[in-house]
Amino acid sequence: MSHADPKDRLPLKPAVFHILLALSNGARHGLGIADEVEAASDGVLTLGPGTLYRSLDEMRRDGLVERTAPPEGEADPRRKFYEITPEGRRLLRAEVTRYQRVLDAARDRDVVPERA
Amino acid sequence: MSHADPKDRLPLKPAVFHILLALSNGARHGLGIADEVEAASDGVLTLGPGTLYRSLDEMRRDGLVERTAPPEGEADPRRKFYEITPEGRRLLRAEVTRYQRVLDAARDRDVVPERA
DNA sequence: GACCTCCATATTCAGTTTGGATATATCCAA
DNA sequence: TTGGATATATCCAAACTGAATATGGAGGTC
Repeated sequence: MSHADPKDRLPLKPAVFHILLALSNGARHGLGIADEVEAASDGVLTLGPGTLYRSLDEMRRDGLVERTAPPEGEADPRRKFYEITPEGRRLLRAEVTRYQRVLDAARDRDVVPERA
Repeated sequence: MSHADPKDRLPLKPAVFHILLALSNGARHGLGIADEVEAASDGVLTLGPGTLYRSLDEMRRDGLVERTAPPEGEADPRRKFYEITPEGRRLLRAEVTRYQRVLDAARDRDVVPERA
């Protein structure tokens, strides 16, 4: 068996977590991922190019993402597109679930005024 | 003015974030915080002593936590107790809110099967 | 076509952040 | 009183990250 339990691979590195989140919405190319991460966090999070391309390499080696063909109508041939794999989605789901539990506990302590 | 907008201080370092979360439930001493963080994450997150005491020092300097008296009936005089300050709670709330938005977006993409 | 600017990937390097090892002292139980 | 567990604290190497830099090609303008 090779990692039957996703929990053994948690916690995800913050960069990996946010890249997976961005890709969960559909395939994207490198810089498109960085833009998505920044937008999804209201500009609070940024992803430097070093972290970005290094993380993508690692994640590909680990089977979390795959290279995929550019979408229909894509003009720029330089862009390399990535999509999340079933394994990546499984891991992302585990991390989201875990994190949501932490935030739920915080809400129960009235850290935030109310539930969204 | 000294940091009117909490957003300027986001994102919190992961360690600081989780320490604030642990303290949002009430005052705790150093190792008690580490235990709380580990328990709240189902054993996924750990806090090494280096990160723990270094973070507490920084957070005290930044006004996020304060030393406080041991609770009634506390036997061990070695324990140093900390409580979250209003400023710390303000910052924690901002970070929780931001993070919840990210998770909400993930849920809308069916990353997780359903809402808790 | 020549030029210029912007975009995209990629690598390098230095700074930040972290965990583990180590140190010191004290508490508690046998 | 002896030993093991607990608690704070410091140090160091490893992990992780962002910014600077490099390279090359795309697309627009004249």
